[in-house]
Amino acid sequence: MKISELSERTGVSIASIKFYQREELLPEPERTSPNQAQYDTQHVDRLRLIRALVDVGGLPVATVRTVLAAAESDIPMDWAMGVAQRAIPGSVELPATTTRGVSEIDSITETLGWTVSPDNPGRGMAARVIDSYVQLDHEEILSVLPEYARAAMIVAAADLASVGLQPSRIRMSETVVVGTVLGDSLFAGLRRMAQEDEARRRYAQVQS
Amino acid sequence: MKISELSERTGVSIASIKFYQREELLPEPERTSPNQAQYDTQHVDRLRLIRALVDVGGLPVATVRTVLAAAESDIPMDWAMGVAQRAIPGSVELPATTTRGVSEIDSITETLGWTVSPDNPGRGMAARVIDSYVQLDHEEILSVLPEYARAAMIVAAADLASVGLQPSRIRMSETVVVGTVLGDSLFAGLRRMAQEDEARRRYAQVQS
DNA sequence: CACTATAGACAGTGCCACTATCGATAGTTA
DNA sequence: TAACTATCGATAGTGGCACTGTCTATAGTG
Repeated sequence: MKISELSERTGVSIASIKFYQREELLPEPERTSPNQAQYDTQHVDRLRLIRALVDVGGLPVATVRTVLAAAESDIPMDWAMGVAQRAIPGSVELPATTTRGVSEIDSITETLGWTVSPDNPGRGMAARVIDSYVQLDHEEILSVLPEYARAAMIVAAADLASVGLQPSRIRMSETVVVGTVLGDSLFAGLRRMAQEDEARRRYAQVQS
Repeated sequence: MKISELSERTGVSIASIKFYQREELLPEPERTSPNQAQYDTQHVDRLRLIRALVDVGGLPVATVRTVLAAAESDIPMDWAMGVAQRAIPGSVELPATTTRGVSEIDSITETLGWTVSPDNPGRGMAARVIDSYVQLDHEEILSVLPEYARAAMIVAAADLASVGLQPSRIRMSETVVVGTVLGDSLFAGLRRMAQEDEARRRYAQVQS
């Protein structure tokens, strides 16, 4: 198919498709002559993936490139999760010194018997959040940590189970990438709904 | 205190403080003369809160303004959660037509017996994510939805409990706002750690 | 009375994600 | 085969965002 058809099918403007090509997010199309090229369903799928990561996941284009590269590489499954995670944002490294956040996170990790490598991006992310809370004088966060961790285990188990359902390595990688990025948004949405329900139960005035 | 001291204490540049004033994120300082003003600890706290929402929560400045306004308003507790949520990002409204995502979300809501208003921002957020998954031909997402929802209930219960611990209405509002924004990041971090642990258990090769 | 700090106004910067324009072809239709 | 539309690649421009720098007119300080 020609670029105009690719654009129509995906809803991405021709100018943006060209932009993604320059940024190397799209594989090269097949050239039939110096100024003609043929696109196929692989490009359609890729464009949809890009838009999902950008629009729903909120990733910057540069990160999408890294993530897509990780999804394509042929790595053993027990690494795939880490590779995808490390390609993704928020991968702030932890502060040089051991902060309150780091020690709180490490302590709960130990309590739960998790094995987590020191450079797991989530460790820095969570530690940073706790440091912020403490700075804001909202230490009550510490009381909810165990419940958050328990919920995280449930979600993680479901995540890995759905990866295990995939029929091919490529699908597995894609599932890891998509699941990591979109899963955050999905959970955030469900959390907001559950909050509303829980608030109704607690402050049980009848809503009009 | 003078602006230079405020800047030093918070690590926010004087130029940025002035910028936040223009954007009405900071309350007016007390004027002692046409070109002198006094700041106090309220400004220090507010600046820290702004930086947490911007740096850790990733909110744009315009959203921070809305969120802070919501945190200051004096609303009944059973609304506070919704008000904070609606002030916050990702509050994409749902597509005009009822999509697959909307019906999947509504169906699980019903199964769990949640009471969720139709304009809950999480509903649109979650529905959009599911639509993306389906478009990407990753329908396996549907199999993890119930587990995600179960985890969301745990987190929401913890969230509301920590709000209930607060001694004043103002603290409660702030807890809702901070908890909603930072909680997403905190959970995302814990999820990544739990994923690593779960991956190790499943693909149990010994890591070096 | 120097000298530094401050307030307020406003222009400028750097990054990002596109978007527009251009010249040189290539395909398509009358 | 001439006219017309589409495409390619390169490059420049746009708009939004979050600051950052500069300027003038004061105000406090040793």
